Amino acid sequence: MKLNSAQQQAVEYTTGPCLVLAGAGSGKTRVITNKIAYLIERCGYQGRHIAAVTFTNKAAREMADRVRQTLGRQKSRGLTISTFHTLGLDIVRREHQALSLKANFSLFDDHDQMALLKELSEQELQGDKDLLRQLQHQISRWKNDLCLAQQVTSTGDEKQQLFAALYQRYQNQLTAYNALDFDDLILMPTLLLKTNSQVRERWQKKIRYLLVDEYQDTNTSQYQFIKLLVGERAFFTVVGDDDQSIYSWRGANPENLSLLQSDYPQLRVVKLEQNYRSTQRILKCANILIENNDHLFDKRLFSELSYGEPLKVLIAKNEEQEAERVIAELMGHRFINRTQYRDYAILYRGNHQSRLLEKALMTNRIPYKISGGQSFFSRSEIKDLMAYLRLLVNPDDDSALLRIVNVPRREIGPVTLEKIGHFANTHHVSLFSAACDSQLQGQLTGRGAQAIEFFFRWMVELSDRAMRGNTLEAVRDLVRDIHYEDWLYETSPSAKAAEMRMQNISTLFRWVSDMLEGDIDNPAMNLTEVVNRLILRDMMERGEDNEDSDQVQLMTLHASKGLEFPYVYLIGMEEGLLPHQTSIDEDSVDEERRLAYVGITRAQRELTFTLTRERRQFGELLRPEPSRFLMELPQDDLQWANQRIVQSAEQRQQKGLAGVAALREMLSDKKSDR
DNA sequence: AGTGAGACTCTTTTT
DNA sequence: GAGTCTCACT
Repeated sequence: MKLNSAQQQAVEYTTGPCLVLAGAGSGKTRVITNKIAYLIERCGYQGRHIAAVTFTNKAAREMADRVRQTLGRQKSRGLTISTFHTLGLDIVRREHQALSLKANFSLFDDHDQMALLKELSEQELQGDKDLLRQLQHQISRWKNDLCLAQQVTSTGDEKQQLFAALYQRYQNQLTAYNALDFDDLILMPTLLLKTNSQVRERWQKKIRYLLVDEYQDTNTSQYQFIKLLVGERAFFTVVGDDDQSIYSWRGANPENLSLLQSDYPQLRVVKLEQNYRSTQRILKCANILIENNDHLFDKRLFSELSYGEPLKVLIAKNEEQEAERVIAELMGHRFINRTQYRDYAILYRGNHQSRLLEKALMTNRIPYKISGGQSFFSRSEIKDLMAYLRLLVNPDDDSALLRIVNVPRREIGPVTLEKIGHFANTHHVSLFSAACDSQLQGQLTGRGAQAIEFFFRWMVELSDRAMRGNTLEAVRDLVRDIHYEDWLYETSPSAKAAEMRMQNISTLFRWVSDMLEGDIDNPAMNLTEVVNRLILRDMMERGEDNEDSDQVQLMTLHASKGLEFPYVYLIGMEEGLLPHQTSIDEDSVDEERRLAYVGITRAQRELTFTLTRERRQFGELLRPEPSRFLMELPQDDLQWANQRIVQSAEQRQQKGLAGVAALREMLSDKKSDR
């Protein structure tokens, strides 16, 4: 496969800033991959001087794989291919002294962040959920705009001032815990690069060519981050598409595309308009849909592939049947077309929609993989073990301590914790150091005292071993010492469930052990690094299961960006769900339309939409309207399938005919359709 | 003091 | 349907 002339241009211009406007499926990953190869093979760059940055772990992994395919392992060694946040983490880790952080700093995920904010604002906000969320959002916005707490205190109305004060309090507390939140991973390195010329030179010397994927998703701090990394020399390539901007709620600023032109007058702009992914029909539908939006740049996407099958629309009675119907269709389609499971993707708006699909897939014994979401890391056993690991690494991590101090039960209840907390507050130390303070131990009474002493002694000893001795062994002992397996059997509804959960613990344990040891592509890490990477959900399931695994792909529309699949099911095409209700209320349907556009343009060959007549949303039964986006599509290219009576999964399972019944149903459907 | 059972509330999207 | 909260029981 040869590059077309636009792609060629984008690859070969290497001596200045380059903006590639890449429509969906126009081969932008190929451009990036080839450009990396070109830089190494033709321009004499070494791998370690090139960095390519994306937004999601999935995209980063995908890109790394492709580069390895093109260049081979040898030449691709040393390349930095990661997410913004992982790159930020690397910089923070290397430069932690300059930021006056200890090397064992913790990362707070948004859950920890929320818990901390709630605690700090108890007086003022009294746990008001809505205000708390606003506060969290506001702090994130400030950080994304590179505003420090000291700088925002004097402005705005009463609420703003309160938020600013809480921001300050929050930041102080984070510092006390030796912790960073996600936004800090961009903010800290950016400010450091800005103010510290030594550090700046070091990194500009290391990263001599920068490539940025999904550039339309950058926010203000990420834009500054890029600018500072590339410096005066400005040897970089950014690739983006304003029609695929779906992260404005996170501060993404698609105007950064235009901003680039004014900041770098010498900017070379290349448009990629030929789509190599989808049939003409799919592309036509996508184009017509997105025409309803405004654009920063004009582009005309075209395809030279065949016209292709009509897009199907399935209507189900309710969400259970929607899931069953999709799975039935998929099984039938796979049987008739002799395709593989991995050729199919099921996309949805919200993570919760995956649950019913998972159930249907399981009853039909179809292998599947859910990416993104947090299903693994949101399991309580994983959160528990992660909290223990975080505590091993950084005892001052109060959030982690609070989670597991009494899990499994060890008779350290709210009253005892209250005492420790009070002591910690007045002395401005973490809970851990408070509990270890002999002054406090004198004040403790009752059962708590002994339990506390035992627990913290044990923790200190274990942490010590983990940090200097045999880390893996310490972690293994941890799980054993707390009798976590017994605890799981006690608290799980069934032995089967407990086994499953223990299995998850083993999985996490295996990841930790793999990462501690490292392999050909990845250096060995210490426990601090491992824990932080895990919190960033970086390197989940790396390598291994890619080539030989044949699994249906399930993910949110957001997670699907940058990927492609032969056959795509886009479920829940309803008002209130695909244009999500909040975005209808806030009058920001444009972004939802882009989201639908992203979903549609994932499909290479066939695309099926589904919607339901009834949807249960917290007790109440809704009767949603079909999504306006379906109405905006050219109706001649849609094929609305009739609703039919579908046996419930339970009935089919009773008869032991799960697969067969669904297949028969599918075949009769085919006949009646023609 | 701590535990466990039941009631109650929200669910967009990601690092 | 999971996380948080309340209240009665040990």
